[in-house]
Amino acid sequence: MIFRGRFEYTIDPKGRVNIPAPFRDRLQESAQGSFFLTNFSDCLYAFAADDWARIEERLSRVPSTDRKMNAFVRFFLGGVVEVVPDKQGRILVPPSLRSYAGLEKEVVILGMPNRFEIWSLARWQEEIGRFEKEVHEDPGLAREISALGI
Amino acid sequence: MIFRGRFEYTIDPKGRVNIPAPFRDRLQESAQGSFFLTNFSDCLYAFAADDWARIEERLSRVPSTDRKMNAFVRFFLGGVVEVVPDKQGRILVPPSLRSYAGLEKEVVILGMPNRFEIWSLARWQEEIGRFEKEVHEDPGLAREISALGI
DNA sequence: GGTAATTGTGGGGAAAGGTGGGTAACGGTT
DNA sequence: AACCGTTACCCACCTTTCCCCACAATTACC
Repeated sequence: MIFRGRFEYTIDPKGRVNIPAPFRDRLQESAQGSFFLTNFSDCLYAFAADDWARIEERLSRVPSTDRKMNAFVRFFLGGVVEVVPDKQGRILVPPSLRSYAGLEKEVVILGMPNRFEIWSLARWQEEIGRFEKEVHEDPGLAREISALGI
Repeated sequence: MIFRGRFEYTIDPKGRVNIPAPFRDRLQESAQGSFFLTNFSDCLYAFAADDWARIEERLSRVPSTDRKMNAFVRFFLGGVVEVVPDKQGRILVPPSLRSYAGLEKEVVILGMPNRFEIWSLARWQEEIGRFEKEVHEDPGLAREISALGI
């Protein structure tokens, strides 16, 4: 499932964040509005139930002898929670995820293919800043982008 | 049985640790809430009754002539205890397991496929630190992760 | 442009979850 | 048989989470 757009919200003292209405509508179609939230690359990844099921399937096939990949599973699966927006469309972000992603006040939610992401506003701005710098300095990156037909 | 999420607790002076409520619920479905706890890879592994039965089945097929594997069985099966959470949802971790996993105060419980794990907070942070370093330095690992469809 | 619906934010109260401690049963040892 | 340390079970408190309701702001629609 693909998600589109960028949304800014504030996380309240209780740790609740609003989920964009269009995303909620899309999630309603598949599961009963629930989705899965986990930690990755300095932000939170959110997956629709059936996309997450596919991922879990693959995670459970990782051999327990593969030390590095096991560490990844500990991190990724260990981070996950199933969440359901309340009647106002918010979810409660567990303390562990809140601190991982550095969510304190201003929050950005981004659509992505197969998922959406929850960022602290400050971190997301840094990330974008880095990208803009690189796209100017790295001709290879620019070529890769134009290869997408953009 | 798959377990999801990360939970932080404190182990009290009596050696009791809380078990995450969602895990307790899942364990209730199969056995009467009991599970099996043993020592492995610097932490404690916890298995639901039927998953553990499968493991014992395989352990009992290890030929007694296989010296190395026998050492493993001694270690793994020798460490195991069956535990049942009390009315408050805690278990008593036997001293031998407590010292093996270095559990003193702060404890992390992690969901994994087929089991959950009990870590000392400090050790788990080291483990995660190592992983994050490797994922940045090792492009092969990053590729393996993205191959999971993430 | 005015009205209605939707969306986002804040807060209160009830329920659940987690922590600490007391006391009685148990088991092993002298 | 008495003693000591450990375990099991119980109760009480505090914090967090869940589920409401209310209001402000924005958007959609006539």
